[in-house]
Amino acid sequence: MKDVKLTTIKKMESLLMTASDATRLKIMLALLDDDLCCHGSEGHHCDDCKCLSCMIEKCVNDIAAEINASQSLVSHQLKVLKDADLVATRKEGTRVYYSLKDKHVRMLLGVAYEHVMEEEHD
Amino acid sequence: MKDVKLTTIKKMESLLMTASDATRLKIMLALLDDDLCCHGSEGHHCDDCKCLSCMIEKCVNDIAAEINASQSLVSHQLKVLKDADLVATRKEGTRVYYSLKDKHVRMLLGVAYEHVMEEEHD
DNA sequence: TGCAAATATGAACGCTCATTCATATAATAA
DNA sequence: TTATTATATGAATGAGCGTTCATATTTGCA
Repeated sequence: MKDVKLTTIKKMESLLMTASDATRLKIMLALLDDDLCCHGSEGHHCDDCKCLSCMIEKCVNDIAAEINASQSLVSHQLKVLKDADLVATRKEGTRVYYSLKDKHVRMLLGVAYEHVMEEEHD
Repeated sequence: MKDVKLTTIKKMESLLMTASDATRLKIMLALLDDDLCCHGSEGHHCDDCKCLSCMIEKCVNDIAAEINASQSLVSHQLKVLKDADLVATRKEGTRVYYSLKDKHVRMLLGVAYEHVMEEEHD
C-alpha cells in the first residue's frame, strides 16, 4: 500500500476523524444490528447483501433517548455523519430515519471493536 | 453489538482518534508492507501469522525523510502511536525501529483505505 | 573524556471541534 | 389558522490537539 496519494490520505483522515467521537460512536452503534446482518424478517433491504433486515433505522429523537443525549446534539452529529457519508436518511412525515450507509461502516466499527476487546490479553 | 460499555466506547474513540491524523496515517502507511503479508525472505517474524517479512520496521529519521516531516514532529507522533499501542519499538544502538503493532492496525488501515477508494462509485 | 548522531521532551501558539442554548423550519392535526 | 411535534441551524464558549522551536537525553566512537 505504498505511494498513497495525499488526497486519499486526507479522505482517510476525515473518515476516521468522523468516527472518532464518543457521541457519534454511540449513534452508529445504536444503528448497528446485533448480529450485523442476515437475520430477521422485517426491515429494509440491504444494498450489500441479499438479505433483509440488515439495516436498522431510527429517527433522531429515538436515538437521542437511547444514548441519553440532547436532540440538538444528536442532530448536529448526525449531520456530521451524513456529510461524511457514514449514514443515510429516509424521510417520513415529520420524522427522519437514519441508518448506517454500507458495510464499510460496519466493518470499521467491527475492527475497532475487536481491537479494543482483544486489548485485555496484554 | 448492543449494550457496548462506555469504557469500550471510550477506547474505540481514542483508537480512532489516534488513527485520524494525516501525519500519523503517513507514518503508519510507511510501515505497511505493500502486499500486507507473507512475501519476501528477509524481515522480522510476524506474531499474527507464520510468515516472514510481514513486519516492516523503520527508524525515526528514515520515516521523517520518507514523509517529508521534521524529526521532532515524527518523534512526537510516534509517541502518540506508541502510547495508543498502534506501533511497537525495537532499539538498536542509537536508533529506534518502529513497526505496526498487529493485524488489527493493518485491518483498520485497510478498511479505511477501501472505503475511501470505493467512494468514486457514487 | 569530548564530539557527533539519533531520538525524545517541554513549552507555547493557533486552530479546530464538541457541546449547549436559543431559535428557526417543516409537517401534521385540530 | 393555530398549536404541536420532530428536526435542523446558528452563535458562542471552552477544551483539546497538531505543529514548531529550542533543548535535553542517550548511544557510539575518536
